[in-house]
Amino acid sequence: MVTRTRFDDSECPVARSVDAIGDWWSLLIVRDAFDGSRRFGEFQRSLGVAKNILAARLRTLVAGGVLESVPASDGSAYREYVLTPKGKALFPVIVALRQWGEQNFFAPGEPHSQLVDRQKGHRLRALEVLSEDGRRLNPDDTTVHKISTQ
Amino acid sequence: MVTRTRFDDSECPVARSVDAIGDWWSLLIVRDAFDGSRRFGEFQRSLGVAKNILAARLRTLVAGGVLESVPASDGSAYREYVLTPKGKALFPVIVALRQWGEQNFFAPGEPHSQLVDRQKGHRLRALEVLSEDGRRLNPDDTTVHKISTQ
DNA sequence: CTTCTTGGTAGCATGTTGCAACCGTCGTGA
DNA sequence: TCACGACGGTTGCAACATGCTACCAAGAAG
Repeated sequence: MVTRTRFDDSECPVARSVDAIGDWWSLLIVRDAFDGSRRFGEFQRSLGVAKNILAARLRTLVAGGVLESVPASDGSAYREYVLTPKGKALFPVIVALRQWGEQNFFAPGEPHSQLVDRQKGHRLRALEVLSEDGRRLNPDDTTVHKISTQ
Repeated sequence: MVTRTRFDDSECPVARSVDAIGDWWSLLIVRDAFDGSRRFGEFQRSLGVAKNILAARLRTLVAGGVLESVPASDGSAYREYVLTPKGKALFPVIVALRQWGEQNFFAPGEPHSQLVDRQKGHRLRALEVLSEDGRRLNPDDTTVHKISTQ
């Protein structure tokens, strides 16, 4: 984990997000949560991560309000980890990473898992960064105002 | 750093992306690159990261094709690190993280750096995940097909 | 020529990760 | 109701990665 107090640039929302998620394992946990995983064992089998690491990450994610620990939905006495609204708001982040991976790390036609529209079974549209009035923006079309009072 | 060979679920584009970026420092380096940083010293001052770590991350990012090491644009003999097209394609990822951070980790009115449309100076529109036919999709409206031949 | 800046590397203390072993609770079949 | 396996962890330890400081070589400035 990145040492937390090193971020003196913490007025940057990207840095705070990165800090809140914690590490890459946590992001893959969130991905699996979007994918339907709920139980400790499900995450563990899916990720192959050591149990102590997984336990620590789940604690961090719960403490950070990304996941919530709730009684199991199947009536058993075990607990489940589900996304909070804040966690669900990470959806565009996961989708963006997925699309970047698809476009850059797979040969044409190479099989990979795919996120589809449940209703029609189609692929998703590529994410677009838009201006307030709807123009499509490239990185060069934007600039960062260092500090702003919202 | 997450042990690389642990990803037996590497058919997932999210996992490959995560693996390619390497760690959180690398993502903040990329953020700074979008923000205009080009020189070793610029990244170092901005991030406050140890120089050996920064040097290692820059090597990794160059090796991964996210950054490119080019002769300095100001005519000096030093090198600069600039985003490749693949690196620029991370733009939606950074924007998504930024928007998530803005919405979840700042009190209303709390000052923070802000990404704006260079032409008009306006804030950006929130990213939306859309279906192929343009419907707005929430996490629950999508599902993952485990393997697909594109 | 000297001094500062840039862009690193080397060594070492510390923190984090991964692995394996262990353990209490829960569920379930007999 | 009892045994046995699955679930959901915790603990201890070895290995590795990180961060800090010191150091250094080459380039720029004067």
